Amino acid sequence: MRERLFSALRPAARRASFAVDVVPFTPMHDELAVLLVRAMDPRSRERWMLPWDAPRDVETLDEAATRIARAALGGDLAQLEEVGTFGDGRRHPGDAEVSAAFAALVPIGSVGQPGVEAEWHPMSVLPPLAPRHQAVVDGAIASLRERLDVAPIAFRLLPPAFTLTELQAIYELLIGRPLHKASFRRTLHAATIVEPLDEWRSEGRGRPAQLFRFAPDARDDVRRAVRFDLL
Amino acid sequence: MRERLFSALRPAARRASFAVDVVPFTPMHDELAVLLVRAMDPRSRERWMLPWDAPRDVETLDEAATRIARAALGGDLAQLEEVGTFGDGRRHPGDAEVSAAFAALVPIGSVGQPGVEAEWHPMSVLPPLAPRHQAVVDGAIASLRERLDVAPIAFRLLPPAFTLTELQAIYELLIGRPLHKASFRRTLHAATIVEPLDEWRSEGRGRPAQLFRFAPDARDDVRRAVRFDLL
DNA sequence: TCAATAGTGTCTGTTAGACATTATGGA
DNA sequence: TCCATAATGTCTAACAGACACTATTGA
Repeated sequence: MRERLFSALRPAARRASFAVDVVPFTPMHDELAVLLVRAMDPRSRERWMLPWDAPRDVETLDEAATRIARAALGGDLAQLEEVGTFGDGRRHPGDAEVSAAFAALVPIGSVGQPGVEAEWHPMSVLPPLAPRHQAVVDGAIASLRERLDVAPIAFRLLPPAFTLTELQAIYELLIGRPLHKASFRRTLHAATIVEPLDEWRSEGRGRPAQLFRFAPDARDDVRRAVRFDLL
Repeated sequence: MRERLFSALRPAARRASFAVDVVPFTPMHDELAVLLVRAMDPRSRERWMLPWDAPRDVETLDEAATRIARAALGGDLAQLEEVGTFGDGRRHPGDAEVSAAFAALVPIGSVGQPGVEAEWHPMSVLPPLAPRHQAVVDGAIASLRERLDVAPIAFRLLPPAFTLTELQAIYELLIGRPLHKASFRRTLHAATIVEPLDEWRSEGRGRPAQLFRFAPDARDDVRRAVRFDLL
């Protein structure tokens, strides 16, 4: 009897229609922009969607996301961040039941010619998307904000050499509020995650800014205090 | 030509074998325990796996995870937390190409009779699992630790009424290091996320402890400072 | 010389962590 | 009365944020 009960509960993997959705982000005009590709509309109205595809056989999810990002970006390199899984019944452009979502972080300025039929859209004026893709974009932003302090998100949106003012601008853009300059730099140096280069950049008037590179030091055990940031 | 290029890139959702894996957690003997179900082994050796199944038609991922958790827990209620997607080629007990993983948080002491062929295993002596399931367990723990300050993880591992000593023990168990009592309580009260009840509990000798409940106040905008906790 | 931006020194209020002390029950 | 646990007050060092100041370039 126990055997029968168990075999009634025995699970089996079902084949579900599955897609990998990629959200390519890059800073543009003091806000984030998302790369969208043109979707074919039966009535030939203009429609947009996130780059996506199904993983091929013997391809891991990361590999699939890398391939999809590369195709949409026209070969540009991007760092991937896992965002999550979406299978809540909302409509997907390819009617996938389940999506695995990845954010692709593209360094500012590195944007060349996007892939075929792809264009960057600033977050503030995103065209209408399929409900699933809208949820993926929202989830991706939220995920980046949440992990900003434990993953090098901001650094992936900058070229290898950057000024501290640029770095601060990226943080402000992601956090959505201005940061205190002196305090930002103090904290940054205390954490020893940037290294000054012997190089300066002059941008119009004003004192030239020193360039830095991301160089996280072997963590000096940062016993972070317990925080409560719930609801 | 442009049209042909685009249609060559046109994506299509593939049907991939897909599973929802659930990691039920509960505190037990000062560490976390995971609920595993007995797997059938051809040679009838003892094998264990996480509760899992494929989502049914017109069932969202959350609904599927809820159903799977309930079946394994024997009806006990549990709060779900999304963990992530796993599709890295590692072997899954049902050979699913892709897993969506959920943690199920079961309040301490609320554990009744688990479902058919299910048993709680302390994290320190987990039996061997399929590689995919081992990765899911590791990922689930890491995800809980990471989100401890932004999601009410610790509170979901406690009954509705608890003492502050119990709450601290849960945090210590998840963080993996002892916390300072006075400081813990100060921070807790400052964040106004617990509310004292007019109820006390005496446990052996010593002064009885006041009971509290989780009651997050309308956030008093906690402008958290920028932190760098990378690598 | 002025304007603009980079970068820093000082002060202050907040708070995490250490320590000590009081409070309140059971054995 | 002693002991164990709860709960809190005080001190200090660390640090975030405000402010003002210096530094260095182009116009």
